Amino acid sequence: MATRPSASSAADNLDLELRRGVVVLAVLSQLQTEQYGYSLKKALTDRGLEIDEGTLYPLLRRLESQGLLQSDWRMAEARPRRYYVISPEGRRVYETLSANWRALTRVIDELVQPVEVTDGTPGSV
Amino acid sequence: MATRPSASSAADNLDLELRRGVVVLAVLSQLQTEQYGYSLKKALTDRGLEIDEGTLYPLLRRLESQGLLQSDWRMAEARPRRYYVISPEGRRVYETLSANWRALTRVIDELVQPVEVTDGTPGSV
DNA sequence: TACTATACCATGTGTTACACAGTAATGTCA
DNA sequence: TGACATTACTGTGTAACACATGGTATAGTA
Repeated sequence: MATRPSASSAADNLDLELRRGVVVLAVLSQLQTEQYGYSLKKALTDRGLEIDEGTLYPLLRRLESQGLLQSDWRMAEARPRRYYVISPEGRRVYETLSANWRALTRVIDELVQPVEVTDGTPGSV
Repeated sequence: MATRPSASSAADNLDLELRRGVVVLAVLSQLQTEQYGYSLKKALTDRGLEIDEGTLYPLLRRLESQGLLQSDWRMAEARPRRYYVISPEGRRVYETLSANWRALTRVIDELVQPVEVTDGTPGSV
């Protein structure tokens, strides 16, 4: 524990905060089609969104307890798996939430927009 | 307090979570030019980002204590105002953070993207 | 056969930021 | 004079996340 304690730690922290809440959106988007936790984790990782198991599993339970997801255990497969799928209510919330997300990104992109070129690197998105 | 306690409250809550961390980005973006808390609040509201004073003021203090902002009191004006401006360190963090933001939106937009056509509207991005 | 890695699920603890609800004081305008 | 806007602050509760840890069962390997 040495090496710039303030800079990276502050930035890291802010970065974490940035991802907060977004995971829910990602999960709901993926659970339009049935999936179990572990496979969902892999799917999200593949698409560029890392998520810890200790975050994902409680999240799934929570969303189910809020009525946004439905789950059932499948024992007949290679392993017992808990499959989740979005509920009708979840679909409604997802619509609202993704609309809010779009609105939010529009606002923030507007604010952050004026980026100056940092160096000579071409800004290839 | 009646009317669907679960549905709206869950969505509201998730919406709040969505905005989390984003406020920091907005604040840093606006404090490229000096500003005091109250005016910052108004500016953000004007641009579509509501922020409670009880959120903003502690946030400003926090960012200053992390070295991302600098502040000084102006007593010569109509009222005593605490002006904030981004610091060099803050600028660096802001660059990183906004890059992360762009990466995040890219990922999420990709996930959320496949929206079913609501009606007959052509899916123009 | 024994060993190990991977698949799969879960919980508990600490940290952190936010919303909300207050407190307080001074300036502006009717 | 009174009401409202301006400007700043703090404290309390809540909620979600990261991280660490525990656990079982299957697949693969030596």
